Amino acid sequence: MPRAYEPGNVEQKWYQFWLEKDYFKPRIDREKKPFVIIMPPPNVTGELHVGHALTATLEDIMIRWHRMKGEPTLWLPGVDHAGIATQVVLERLLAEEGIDRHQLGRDQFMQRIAQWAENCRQTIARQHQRLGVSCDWSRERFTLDEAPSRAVRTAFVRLYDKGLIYRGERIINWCPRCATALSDLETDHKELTGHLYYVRYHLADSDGFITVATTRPETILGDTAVAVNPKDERFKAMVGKKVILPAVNRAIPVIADEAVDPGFGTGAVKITPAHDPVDFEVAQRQGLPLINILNPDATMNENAGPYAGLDRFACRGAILADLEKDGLLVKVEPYAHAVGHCQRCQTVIEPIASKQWFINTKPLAQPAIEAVVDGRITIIPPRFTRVYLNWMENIRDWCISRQLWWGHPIPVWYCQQCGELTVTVEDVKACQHCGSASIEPDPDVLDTWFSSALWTHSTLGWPDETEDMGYFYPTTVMETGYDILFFWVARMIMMGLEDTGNIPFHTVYLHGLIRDERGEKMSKIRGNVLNPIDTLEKYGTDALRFAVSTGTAPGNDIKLTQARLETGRNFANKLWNATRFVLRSIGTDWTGQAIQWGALALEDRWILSRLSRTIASVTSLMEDFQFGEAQKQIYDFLWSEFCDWYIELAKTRLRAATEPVLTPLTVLVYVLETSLRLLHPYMPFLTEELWQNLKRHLASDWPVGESIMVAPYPEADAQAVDPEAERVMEAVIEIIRSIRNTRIHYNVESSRWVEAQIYGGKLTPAITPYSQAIETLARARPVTFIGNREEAPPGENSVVAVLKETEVVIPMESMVDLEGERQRLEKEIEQSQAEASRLESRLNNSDFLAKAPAAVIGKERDKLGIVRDKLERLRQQVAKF
RNA sequence: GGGCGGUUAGCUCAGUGGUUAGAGCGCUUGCUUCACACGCAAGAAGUCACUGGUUCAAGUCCAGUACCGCCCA
Repeated sequence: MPRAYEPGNVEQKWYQFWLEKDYFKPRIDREKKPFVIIMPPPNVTGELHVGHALTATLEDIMIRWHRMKGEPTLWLPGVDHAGIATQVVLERLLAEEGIDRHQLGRDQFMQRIAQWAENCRQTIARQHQRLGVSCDWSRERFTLDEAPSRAVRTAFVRLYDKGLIYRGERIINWCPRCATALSDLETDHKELTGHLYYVRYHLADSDGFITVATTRPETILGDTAVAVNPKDERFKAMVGKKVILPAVNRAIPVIADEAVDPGFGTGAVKITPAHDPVDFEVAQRQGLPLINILNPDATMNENAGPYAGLDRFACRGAILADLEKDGLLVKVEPYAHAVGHCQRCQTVIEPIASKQWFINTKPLAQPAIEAVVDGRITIIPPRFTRVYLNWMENIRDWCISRQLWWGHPIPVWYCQQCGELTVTVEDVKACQHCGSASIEPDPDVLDTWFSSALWTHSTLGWPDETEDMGYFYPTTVMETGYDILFFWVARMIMMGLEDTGNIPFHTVYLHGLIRDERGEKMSKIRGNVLNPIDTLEKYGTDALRFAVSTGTAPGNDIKLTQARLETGRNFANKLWNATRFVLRSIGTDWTGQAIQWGALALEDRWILSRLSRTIASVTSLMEDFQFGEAQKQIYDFLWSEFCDWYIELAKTRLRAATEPVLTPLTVLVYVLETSLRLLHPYMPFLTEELWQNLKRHLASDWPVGESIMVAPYPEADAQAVDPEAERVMEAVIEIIRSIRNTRIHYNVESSRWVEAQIYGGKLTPAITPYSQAIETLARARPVTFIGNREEAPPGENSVVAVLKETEVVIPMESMVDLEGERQRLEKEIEQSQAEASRLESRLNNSDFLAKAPAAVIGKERDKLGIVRDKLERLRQQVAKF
């Protein structure tokens, strides 16, 4: 084995091996409950980013863990056609060639985009494989594939038949660049500093005027009324009169409506029903006409009179100039307000009254609320439950039609003859109502999130009653970022319940967002995206997985720094070298042995005890979805206990002059092999490589399978827990550390041996066998043990380290810093005194004695005893100065 | 306007009422020790944002304040 772990050499080899062995595919077993994750499908807009790496890592951790536990485990991968996002990408590519999609034509464009999507799909799969994901590739789905498409149509037709999908004219968010309607969620609101323009409207048949305030003066052209609050005394006389619209000289009424805020502007507002959601509602109530003044590309249309053809912002300038000229612009104030932007292209959106398809969401939301309230679905971390419920309870109808080419066509045909709609799953040639063949298909496609909402069941074969659907649905965990809780998770719950009558998943696990070193969200626009493939090639896949998941808490954002990646790489290398050490120690002629539980060295019992505790803790953390903490505990155990102490102690046994009675090899191999299995879900490549190396060196009857990924996950052995061994080892470690500490404190040369007398108290018999280890690890010789402190009082020129239950005396002829030593002891006395006082006051507190559990009281008493004893010994020591 | 989160070592963060609050990185010092310098050893470093409360016991629970960030409208 090379001196350092070289991930590049092993990763692809093992991924191919796993694929060939077909480990990723679940075996359906009716007797067992499956563990199922449907992967959030990445968009076919390009390549994976580190956010996907986080998703892939967390899901792979869960999947590998449950697979090792012997559960039939399905992880279903897929990709999303991402309607607008992908079309935007393609249009940009075309723009570089100097053409637009209309010049190319719908068929040609669809061919180009389909080719692009196919390439992306392959890239994404390849990149996922580099990340080590153990998903079932044979079940991979694409949203536009035949089966998911049929699910989309079926769901649409069912909702239409139930009256939950309707077509109507409403105010929608229009992106002029994408030339499509958007849902509210696809509109980002940004606070912008604009202006509030006060414009004077003259009365039609008398002298006065009324002044209104607006941020969008170009919409004056679409005004059909001026409104005031009915309670507003200032305008009582105006209601019912007519005013003349500037610029177009149209007469419009002054009306009264509750929706008007008397505190805004002058208290009188212009009503533009075709271009403002509130005004639209006012118009509905008051029976006002709608006048649309915009073309789809946000130039002014024929209703704009003299301004027709101008861009919306040019028009704004032109109107302001004309108003100014006519003396109708009263004043201009700076004004901050939220302006909607297209989430995909950042163009300022226009609210426009438009005929679109909508889902009536309230009836779907109710069961989705109940499923979470009654606990059938759990959201982790729990704080997002309220966020979810708040959104669900205030849900608004969902605009699902998009004026795009790339997506699922809306399965509706309009009859030219009878005017009726035909809404069916299968394509039709004739109207279902009158039989006429002159029917036109709806030109639009569905919102991508409509198909995503079906993803948990459409991927499993719904609407057919497939074997997969029957066995794997409802799925177990939906793992994704909290940023798409509404977009996706909430809608999946609604549609899952609606289509199947059952929840789509039991648990929602929401992870945080990955941010860069400065804490900023990664985005292409900022140019701070980290390419996961470059990263894994530099540090190794397991290091990348470690970096995004270790020590993180659910729902919290993660700052991905170089330091984190290095820590992961270093840990992989540490484990690599620990294994190298074990293998070298095994040699070639060692035959595996089972652990002789009755005849173990104390440090063997200690490490086995610590291993068992670690397994128990890790398992309980994982059951609680705390993977970041679980991985940290495995890291700490392997590095700080196994490598730092057990291996170092094992060396002293292996190198002892006389053949040791008990070889540490059995325990070394056992702990290492078990730990590798414990770690495998987190760092699959490294653990497989090391495990296979280990396997090659072990006797052929060693009970191992052909791969670590199908080996059983470790289970904690309560019998192995050994508090006495832990207590003694703790004392040994403390002794070694205190000698090392003293050496450095007195600048002892590293090659020089120091003498150490150890007062072990009650622990003396247990500690005595460690003299060899203490010699080697602390470079102390000779090491002598004293059972009774009075036996050999330390001389004048010696340092005494007073430890928890023991003491170490080091004679130091060269010691000069007596005063420093005295101060150190006094500081320690002070600390111990404070601790003793705390404990005493607690133990003198009758409330504590009455109310705390007996075990806690006992523990506190023991502590006080130990501290008092230590204090006494410290005082004796300081008295010598 | 409504809601959520954060505030813990120089930096980035864990910490799920019960030792004297931890890790990684950084810093200081010393080590080419036969698994590992991607390493070993030792060390310095904290008013757990602030105020009050609950509790035998609070970084942890409750209420409020300040600042930072996010979501929704």
